[in-house]
Order: sequence, then C-alpha cells, then structure tokens
Amino acid sequence: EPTETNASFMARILGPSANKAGLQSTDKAMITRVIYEASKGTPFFENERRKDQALCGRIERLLEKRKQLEGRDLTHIRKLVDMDWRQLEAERDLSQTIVHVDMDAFYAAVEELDNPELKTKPMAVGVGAMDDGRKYGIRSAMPGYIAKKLCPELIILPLNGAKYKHGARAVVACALTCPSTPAYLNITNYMKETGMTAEQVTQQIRQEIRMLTNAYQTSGQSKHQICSDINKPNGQYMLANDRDTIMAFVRDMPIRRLNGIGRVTEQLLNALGVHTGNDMHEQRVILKLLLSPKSFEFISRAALGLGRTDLSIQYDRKSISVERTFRNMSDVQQQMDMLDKIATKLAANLERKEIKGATITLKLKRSDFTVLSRSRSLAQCIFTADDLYFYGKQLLVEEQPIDIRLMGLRLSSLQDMRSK
DNA sequence: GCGGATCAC
DNA sequence: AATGGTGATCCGC
Repeated sequence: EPTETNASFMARILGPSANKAGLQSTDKAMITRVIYEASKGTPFFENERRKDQALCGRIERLLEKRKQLEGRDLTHIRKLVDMDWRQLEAERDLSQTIVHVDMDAFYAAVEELDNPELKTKPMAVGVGAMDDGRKYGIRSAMPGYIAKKLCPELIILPLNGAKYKHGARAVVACALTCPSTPAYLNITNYMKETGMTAEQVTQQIRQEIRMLTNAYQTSGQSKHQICSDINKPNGQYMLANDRDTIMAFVRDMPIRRLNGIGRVTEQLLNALGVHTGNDMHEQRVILKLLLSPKSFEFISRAALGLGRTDLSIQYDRKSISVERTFRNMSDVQQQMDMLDKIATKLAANLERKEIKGATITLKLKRSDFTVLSRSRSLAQCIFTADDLYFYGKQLLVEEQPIDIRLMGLRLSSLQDMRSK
C-alpha cells in the first residue's frame, strides 16, 4: 500500500513532471498506484527509498539547525544580506535581449515528421530517454514497461541517433548566426543592426529552422521537414527588460522551475517554507544562515530575477566519459572484458577529440543500484585504450568481489593532445 | 585530490 | 523480468 510511505517518497516515485502536468487528482492517484505497484519490491525501488530516507535526514538536520536559531537577534544578518542584495541590484543589466530556444520532445517531433500517422497516437522514443506523454502520467526517463501499463496502446520507437542529428544540426546552424550557445541566443546586436523587434527575430529563427530542415529534405537525408509544429503550442513568452516586470515574474515562480533547482533542493527548500521567489525574499535571513555560500548566492540571484547576460563565456570540457548498463555481473573476467570495451570506446572518443587526461575515474553501480566511484590522479596524461584499461583494472580489482549493473570510465584533468 | 550527491538535458 | 548516458558542479572531508 502506498500509505506505508510518505509524501516526499511518492513525489520521487511519481517523477519530476508529476506536478507540472496539470493532471486531475483522481488520475494522479491512479497513476501513482500503477507506478507504485509496478515498482514495489524491485532493487531500484528500494534504492529510491534509501535515497529518500537520506533526504528526510538532511531535512531534519536543517530544521534542527533552524530551531537553534529561534529567538536570536538576526538584525545584523538581515542588514548584511540586504547590503549584499543592494549590491547585486546595482549590477543588474537590462540592456541585453536573449532568446531561449527549447526543443520540446525533439526526438518525438522528428519521428512524427517521418511518419505523420504517429501524430494522432500516443508515442514515445527510446526506453531511457522517453518524451513526456503527460496526460497518461508517462514521463521522461520512465522505463518502457511501466509506461505500457499506464497506456497499453503506447508506441515505443527505438532511438535513432543519426536521424536526430540532422535536426540538431539545423538548430545549431541557425544558432551559429549569433555568437552564443545553442540554447540561449543573445540577439541584442542583431536587433540593433536590423531594427527588428525581439518577436520578429524569434519569428525569423523559426523560419530559418524550417528552411534549413527543408534543405535536408531535398538532399534526401530526411523525408520531412523538422519542427514544422514548432508554432503549434507556440510556447513563446516575452519578458520585458523592466525591473518591475521581472520582479513580478519571479515573485510567483515555483522554485522548481529555476534552472539548477531539482527534486532534492525543492524538497529541502519546501521544508523551510520556501515555495516561490517571494518566499526566498521573506526567508532570506534564515536561508543565509542555513545554506552554503554558493547555494545562498544562487538563491539571491534567483530572488532578484538576475540571470546571466554574458553568453560569450567560452565552453571548455572538463571531463570525458563512457558508461554502460548491462545485466547484473559478478564474474571478474566478464567485468574485465566490459572494462576493455569501455576503455576502447573512450580511447576512440579521446582520439577524435584530440585530448588526453591525467585523472582516471572508475564508476560502478551495484546490482542494488548504489553507485560508487574510485579515481586516481596520475603523474602523466594517458589516452590509449591500453593505458585506460591498465589503470581502470587496478581500480576495479580493488572493489572485488562486487556485483554490478553499470560500469563507466571517466578521464579528467584534460589537456590538448599536442600540449606537453 | 577524492567520493558522494545533485542537476540538466 | 524490467529504471539511460554524458558532463558539470558543489560539498565535506
């Protein structure tokens, strides 16, 4: 019975989009039940329960810490925080216009274009990477067999990496007209040069994506244009570059929608009575005392509606990794063979990217879903499959005996292949 | 530097 | 019977 568990655990099982979907409460109860019944007793489920208990412990300790602060005079802290926030306010930059391009259910959209009949049917792509079928309670990262229980007529298509790359390239090519990451485009200069409004520019971005994908169509690489329904929900929102508008926007924003606040942090903050941007304001003194400096800085910026306005900061890779999930494996020889495969794959990726690295990390997931990592920093950079295998093996031997369902190798402390 | 956790996509 | 892969960052030690 679900009653044996608490609310935060059910939220964990129900998944990240449970509250975003706008479901009826009766549907929600039914969906919860189906997911619970299908998961109950599995190692995955038990691991989720462990993780939830750890979270409850963290919350308890946090509340205990808060209790210690009761009755104290915190006016000094309040003054510090307010000074801090005035400083942040002074640095607010309203001069930039930035477009966030988000391809919702991208894989599914590509598949629908290849097969329009799918548009009227419940459909998902991949098992691990499933696009949301919200009204059925199906969510991202839900295993296929549970999704089928929620919606027996669901069509699950295998992942087709090559096919989606064409679509992705079109978006990237489009983004290259502005100097920034694919997801966020700074269109300030473009607007100045062309005299266009933000709405007109986003309209043009949509148009360009359509044209580029038509080019793929004529070259025979894709039968249909991609993202033709990008306007369908037309999820376009213009936030004016105006302090009052931004503050009002942030004020009622549920914290979970902030980039960087996930399931765990949401629960932690909710326990402290923080659900919206406005709550961050009201609780700022206690948050300053309870959270780490970095976390509080994040909260401060979010509460004031301060995003990043400089998108020119260049991206440099810090690590590169390969990991694989497989049937539970306890045989050492089999594990060594798997390590060999992963080392070979990683070496190939390193060669393609022309990088090498000096820190190797072995990641293992036990058959009970607990995860561990073991790493070693070397005096020199390595990059060959032989070296990756050699040092990976040393780390793997140390953990024997062990029954695992996942193995990964990561290389960090990276350098360009040519540098010494 | 290491290991565990969290997060995004 | 059955719950992904890649990369980043933060925290506490």
